[in-house]
Amino acid sequence: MATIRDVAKWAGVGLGTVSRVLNGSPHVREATRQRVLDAIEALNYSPNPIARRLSLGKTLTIAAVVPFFTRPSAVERLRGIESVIAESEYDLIVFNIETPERREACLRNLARRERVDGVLILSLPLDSAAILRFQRAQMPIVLIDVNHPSTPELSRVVVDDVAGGRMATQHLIDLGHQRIGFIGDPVNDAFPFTSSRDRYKGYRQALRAAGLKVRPEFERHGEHGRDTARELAAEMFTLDERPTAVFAASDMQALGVLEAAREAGLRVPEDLSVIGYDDIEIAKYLGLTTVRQLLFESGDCGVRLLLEYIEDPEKAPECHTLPSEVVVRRTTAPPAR
Amino acid sequence: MATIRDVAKWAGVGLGTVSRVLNGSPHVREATRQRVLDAIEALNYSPNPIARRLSLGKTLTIAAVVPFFTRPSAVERLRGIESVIAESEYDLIVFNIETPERREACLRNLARRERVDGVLILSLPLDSAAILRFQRAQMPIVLIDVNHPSTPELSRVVVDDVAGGRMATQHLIDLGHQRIGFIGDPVNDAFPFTSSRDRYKGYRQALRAAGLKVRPEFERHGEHGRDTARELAAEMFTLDERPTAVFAASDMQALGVLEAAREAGLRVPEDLSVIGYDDIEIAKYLGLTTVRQLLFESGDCGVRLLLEYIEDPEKAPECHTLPSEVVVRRTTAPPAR
DNA sequence: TTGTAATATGGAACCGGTTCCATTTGCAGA
DNA sequence: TCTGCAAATGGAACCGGTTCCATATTACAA
Repeated sequence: MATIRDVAKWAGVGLGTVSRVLNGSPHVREATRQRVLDAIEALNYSPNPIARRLSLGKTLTIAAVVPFFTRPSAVERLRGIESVIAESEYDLIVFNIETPERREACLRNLARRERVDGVLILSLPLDSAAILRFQRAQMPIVLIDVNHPSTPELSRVVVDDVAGGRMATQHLIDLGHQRIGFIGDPVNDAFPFTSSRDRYKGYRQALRAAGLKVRPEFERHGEHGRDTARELAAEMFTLDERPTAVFAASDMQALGVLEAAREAGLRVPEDLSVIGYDDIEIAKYLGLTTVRQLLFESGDCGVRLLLEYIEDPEKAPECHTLPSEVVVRRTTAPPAR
Repeated sequence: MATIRDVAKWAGVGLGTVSRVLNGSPHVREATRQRVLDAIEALNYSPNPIARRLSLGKTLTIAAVVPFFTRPSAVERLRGIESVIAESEYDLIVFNIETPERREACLRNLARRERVDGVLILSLPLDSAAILRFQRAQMPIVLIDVNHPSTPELSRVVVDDVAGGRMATQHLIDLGHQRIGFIGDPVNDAFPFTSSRDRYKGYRQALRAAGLKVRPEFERHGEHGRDTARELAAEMFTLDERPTAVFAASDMQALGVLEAAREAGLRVPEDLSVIGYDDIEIAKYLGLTTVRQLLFESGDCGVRLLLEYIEDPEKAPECHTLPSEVVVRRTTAPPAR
């Protein structure tokens, strides 16, 4: 393989000049540049990226740490990441986390500047020890889909669940529904997950904005899961004036609502509209109307943020909130007259 | 960051000795080794992999070229690959190919020893120019799921899609079906994937072997995907004499067929049997009868082969053929009388 | 005690880039 | 033609490892 010295010799110039040509420095005479380009062409030269990295003191590599990367949502985020990386001079290496041991090993390894230039963490809450390690190593890091409160001044890309809840509810309102139920997780839970709570917040905002009454009997909260949701929905359907539409805080809960509807003899969407949240794979298959996050964009945005960070380590942390979108399928329709 | 010279100085030894300790050379006295290990510990030293690579003249990096890596089958293969790579000293970089331009760019780039030590090609037929380029660069390469005839003496891991297609069809024949439809990818596509074509070949072989008529109106080809498959199946169901069973060339397409069946009011498996191919995760959940390939194992096997190859470039090419199996679930049954 | 072979050790040279400083070249103006 | 400054250029030093050769040390036999 030809080296930069071979090119310099062939072109009859110094190796500094070849480097300048390669890196587009303006301080090269046009005639010289041409001679060097000819040499590169003639020798089929291409610079050795490893040598370049050593010399630059950068790895030109970014790591993505992903738990269970076969999950469709993770894959789609990775696709967004890859699409940006492909256009850049960086390489992407992906770490699939399926055990706590591997998570620890990865987080420990990656907090070293000599390994990678930056780290993307997907859907994986970090403990403070891990965060500290990254900070001490001055390792640029961006969290994607990590909404945990214990991740303060770190750059991250998250979804706005309040807005998503608003949109879901608004979709039902737009269809003409006036009696809209909500089924979600307990309001005060031991776990600091915020998604159901925020979606509920959005639900109430949308109702109020539309001038609709907020009816406590249309709101049920219970342990996350299909069965609980089914029971809660079944109760709601026994009301004298039952809701004509239900917003479930997750697709799994929406499945429970669908089950309850079937058991109550309610046709969907004719007698009852149902909208879920997450767009899990089976939702597509079942035709469940739901709220989808911008998965591809979350990867895209996260990695751009990381690259800016690497470029300028002084850059202040940013928190980007991505919008969600309603995916209309076959479980929502205007209410029967 | 500490370097090997810092460690040498701290331990009061030469840098050669530190290197020997790091690489487990036996020619180091135990007392010296301990001193070096103490220094490494004290300085929190870890060797710079970039410098190591430059010095070794190896990139310690493997590329995987994957068209449409969001497909569940591709992801599962990648998982197999990643699981082996994680245990090795190699890094994996993944190239997602969604356009012919990118395919060309990747194949051109990766045929350079200074970029990577080896290349895995997944489900992507190579033209002879690309093959020649890899061979001239002496780049170790292993093909996974590439059954194209134009890939002669290259190492590869394949499935016998013809046999798989035969097995799937035979399963339907064994159940007593006589009118068996097929839905698969376009016969001539920009990407000359062979899997759908070979499965189709197996389908016809099984029909003929059973003495059943091959009916062109029972065969539909269209762009890979659930929606297209749904449309193709819907068309097929309008035939005066519709098939009682359908073999879809992939599970995603089988999902489309199931959807079409539901829309057409056909019960599965009473009115229509459906068999897919791939055994993606959701297939199990939905009870879809399908043909399972050893996807994870194909990645695992392919990357091991590649690593052996890198170890010993003289190694003769090998072709591993992985078995497939029909997984009978709830979407196939004998035809109604 | 000494000689010698085996083993342990130090460090220069190297991998192939980038960077920066010293030197050369080019060109305008006197 | 000469001067002086800016632009162009050459190449040593460096990045942080590995390797290998020359030298130092050790261990054992005579």
